[in-house]
Amino acid sequence: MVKVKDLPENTLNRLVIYLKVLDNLEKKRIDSISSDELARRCGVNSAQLRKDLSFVGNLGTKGVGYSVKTLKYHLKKFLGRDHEWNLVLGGLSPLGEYLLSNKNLQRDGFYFMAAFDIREENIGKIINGVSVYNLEQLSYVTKAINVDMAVITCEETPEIYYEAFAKHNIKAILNLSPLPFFPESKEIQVENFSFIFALTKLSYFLKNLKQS
Amino acid sequence: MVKVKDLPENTLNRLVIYLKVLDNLEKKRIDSISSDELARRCGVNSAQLRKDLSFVGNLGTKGVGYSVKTLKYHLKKFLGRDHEWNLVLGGLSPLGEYLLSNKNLQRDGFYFMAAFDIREENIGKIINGVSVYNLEQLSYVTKAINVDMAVITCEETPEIYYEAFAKHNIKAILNLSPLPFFPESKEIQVENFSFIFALTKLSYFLKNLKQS
DNA sequence: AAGTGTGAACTTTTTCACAGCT
DNA sequence: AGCTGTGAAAAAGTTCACACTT
Repeated sequence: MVKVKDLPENTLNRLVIYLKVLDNLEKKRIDSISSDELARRCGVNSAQLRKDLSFVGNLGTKGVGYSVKTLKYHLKKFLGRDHEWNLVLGGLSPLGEYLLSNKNLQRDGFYFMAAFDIREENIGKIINGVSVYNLEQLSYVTKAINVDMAVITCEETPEIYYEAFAKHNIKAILNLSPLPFFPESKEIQVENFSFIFALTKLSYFLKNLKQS
Repeated sequence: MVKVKDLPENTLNRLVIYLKVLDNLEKKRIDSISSDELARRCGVNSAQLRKDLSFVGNLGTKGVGYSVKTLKYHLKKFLGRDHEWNLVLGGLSPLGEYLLSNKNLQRDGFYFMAAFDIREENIGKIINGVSVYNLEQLSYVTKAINVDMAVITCEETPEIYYEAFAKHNIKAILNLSPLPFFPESKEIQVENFSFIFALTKLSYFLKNLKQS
């Protein structure tokens, strides 16, 4: 078996951006675009964009450029966005409630099937059609439906949810709690994000701007 | 003037993680830690951690390790988190309302001073003590108070807010709208994030997991 | 003529491995 | 003896520049 060189993390980040920007171009009824122009709109240079796209396939036409529709189609497929995914939520914070109520996620193929919490007063609530169960009932839910991903939105102790989800064979986790964590196993993928992270990067930038 | 080698983006990302993990260690009353152990908790290897910290200073003690408290102190200072920042919000979506109501941001030194929208029905609302103004009134606010950062949480057309903020000399922007954008000028720093981005990275991971 | 796809050159980042301090 | 800080080596990622296709 030939070992295919795997996708660099930053290339993945950029491909996700290209997809979103293409989606927007399609809405604006733009049919065709060059790597130069698309790169400009994505904040990268065109050689980078072409190299990134070469991981996906030969999608352009020499001398012409890219078809917005075709490129979007192949990117979606490459990124696993050509079909729907089932999600569960762990930790019913205000952020969790926001996500359960957010219709945009469904429009992009991400469906919350159930939510879990450990606080008795939350169990049994129904938010935008999604029921909140006790975390101990996770086995029943994973037996009944196929769960692809979990989103953790608790405000503390994300480990409790992480361990339960990992034990039930959920391999992809978006951790939006304030505390990042990192799986031992490479079988499980965790994306950590918090608003404080993003704001801290900006505070670093501003501090250095003022000094120079 | 000697050009100091500037901080790689990924190093910055990791420093932000180290800070948060140290914060948690301090809460757990752990006084001292080795690079090996801290690296493990941050999902990196210890050489990487030590190299990253060398951008901040000589903060450890050979043969001993790092003082949690001291390291946290220096990291906070290095990242510009040793004082408070004034924020404004653009686009009063449910996500925007969530952020305005979120007390954790204040605890970490990020204060929303005002919010802006372009829809008449939202103007004049007060959310968690923060008033919503018409975007056209931005000049009055920026004259009255020093605005450091802006957070865009509209559900479409982020450019409208971006242009207004840039024109009023706001240099750091967190864009949480679905559409990423990239400033022409390097004087302005934009962080783009959306939940769909993060979930798409997970969908790519799952797609490839299943194939192998 | 225009613009992609890609080896090769270059640059940056990561990891290694050990001198040096406690 | 133990663990940091850091040059040097290795690996990875980016940019260049041009052959090639439409």
